[in-house]
Amino acid sequence: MSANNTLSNEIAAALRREILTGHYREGDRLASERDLASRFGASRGAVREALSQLEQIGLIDIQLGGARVQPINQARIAVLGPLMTLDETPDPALIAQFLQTFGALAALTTEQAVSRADQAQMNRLQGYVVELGELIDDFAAMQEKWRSFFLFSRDISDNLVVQLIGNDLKAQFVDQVVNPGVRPVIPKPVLHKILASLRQGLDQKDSESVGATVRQYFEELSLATTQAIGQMPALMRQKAS
Amino acid sequence: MSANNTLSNEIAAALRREILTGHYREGDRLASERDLASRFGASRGAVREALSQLEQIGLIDIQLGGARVQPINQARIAVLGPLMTLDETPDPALIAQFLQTFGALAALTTEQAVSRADQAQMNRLQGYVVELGELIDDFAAMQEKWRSFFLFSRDISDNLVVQLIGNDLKAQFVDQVVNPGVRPVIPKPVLHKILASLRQGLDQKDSESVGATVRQYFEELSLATTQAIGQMPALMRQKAS
DNA sequence: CCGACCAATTTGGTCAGACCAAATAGTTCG
DNA sequence: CGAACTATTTGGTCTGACCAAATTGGTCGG
Repeated sequence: MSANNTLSNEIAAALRREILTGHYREGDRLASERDLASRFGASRGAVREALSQLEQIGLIDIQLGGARVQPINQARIAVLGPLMTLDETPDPALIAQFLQTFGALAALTTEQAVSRADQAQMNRLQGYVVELGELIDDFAAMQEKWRSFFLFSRDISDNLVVQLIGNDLKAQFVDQVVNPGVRPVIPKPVLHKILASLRQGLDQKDSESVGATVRQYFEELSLATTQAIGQMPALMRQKAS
Repeated sequence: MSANNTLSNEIAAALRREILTGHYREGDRLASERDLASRFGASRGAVREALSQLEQIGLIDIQLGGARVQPINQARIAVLGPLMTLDETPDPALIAQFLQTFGALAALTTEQAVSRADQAQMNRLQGYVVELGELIDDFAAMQEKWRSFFLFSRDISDNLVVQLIGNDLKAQFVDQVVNPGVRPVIPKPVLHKILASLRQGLDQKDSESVGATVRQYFEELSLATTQAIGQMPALMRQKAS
């Protein structure tokens, strides 16, 4: 699961899991640092570093007198990864929300990219879309091409805020739930339509249209992924790192 | 600035500032924990906790042999707050990006809310918009009403991912850059148009239209805020907490 | 039985000094 | 000049201690 195998990270992971699986209720006090230390057979320092991590992601609130558990919906993005890896199968609803959110940000990015792009950049964006059309039968290659498309858009749009959020989401989603077993299938007619719309939007340098199309793509991707997860036997994921 | 006045937090803030203001270059090694400890007149434990914070927000990468500074665009959202409070006046471009991003997420939220809302919830959403129309002369009251509108949308949409990102953004933006001196002014005709569009979208339960309108609102807000900051004398912000 | 007041205990924040394994830097040797 | 080997540095952890603030427990007066 988590790569880094320091003791404090393991303690953090253990406590995080306990909190996320509902072993505590909102406002409950965690055991004191000294108690946790003896429980985990660790020093107080290690426990402190673990608790500090949990506080940073908004799961607990450390104060003099004790650390209190915070409601999950008040936490930070960083809980999403652990939250999704709690069960063997990721929660389809959560994945859908994830993709929709990612889509909204990707749409913003491409929209701004189209607005700001010069001719050369526009040509390259259009080139990606053409290539996407040629790869429509190769899932993996298409994923990679989409990725390039969005990365290039990100570079053009030069929106640090979105980029940072993207980093966070990537750390939570891509790096955690990478699931080689899931193959979302978007119906080809839909895909063709999306690509056509994208092409047209780019031709006219219509940023709003491009943004809307990207949103639509992620909406379809979200649907397809949810389906793919639903139809998937529960044998998947497992990664030695 | 930062509220919490523990030593380790102060050390973290100091180092964070140094990194964000470019005292180091990407890949540079930070001083060792022991050196930092003596430099800050603190114990290694305190320094470790500070470094742990910086690592969590992706500013540094701690490894055996030393902590290396990461490129800012690979960091996490949590650097935005510190990044924006570096100078006396927040960077208008960054604020604009922030509002646009926030808008994209708010639009997604309202879009999903309208899709999922039952009749009673739709009525309440419409009620908010009506009230907004009546408050069009009162900036503060309108802000508060918008806020209620989006919070309610968030509750309806029940999208945890967006909520968590919102928490992060709020922690970075609202809580850090709250700037009572900035009064973005959106031209009233534009506001009326937006509200009318919103009203119509809600009447027809047209989620896409509502989303587009919300995006437009934040686009205007972004513009207005950038202008407001530009025309503002550099005497502002300062909060005792 | 209740509420206000006070002492004992607990708790987080910090410090100092120590040990280990792994990584780095220095040195020597072919 | 490059490879192999030591010496040093570095992060991770532990133990045990101190402090100020918060919590707890008990006491006492009403």
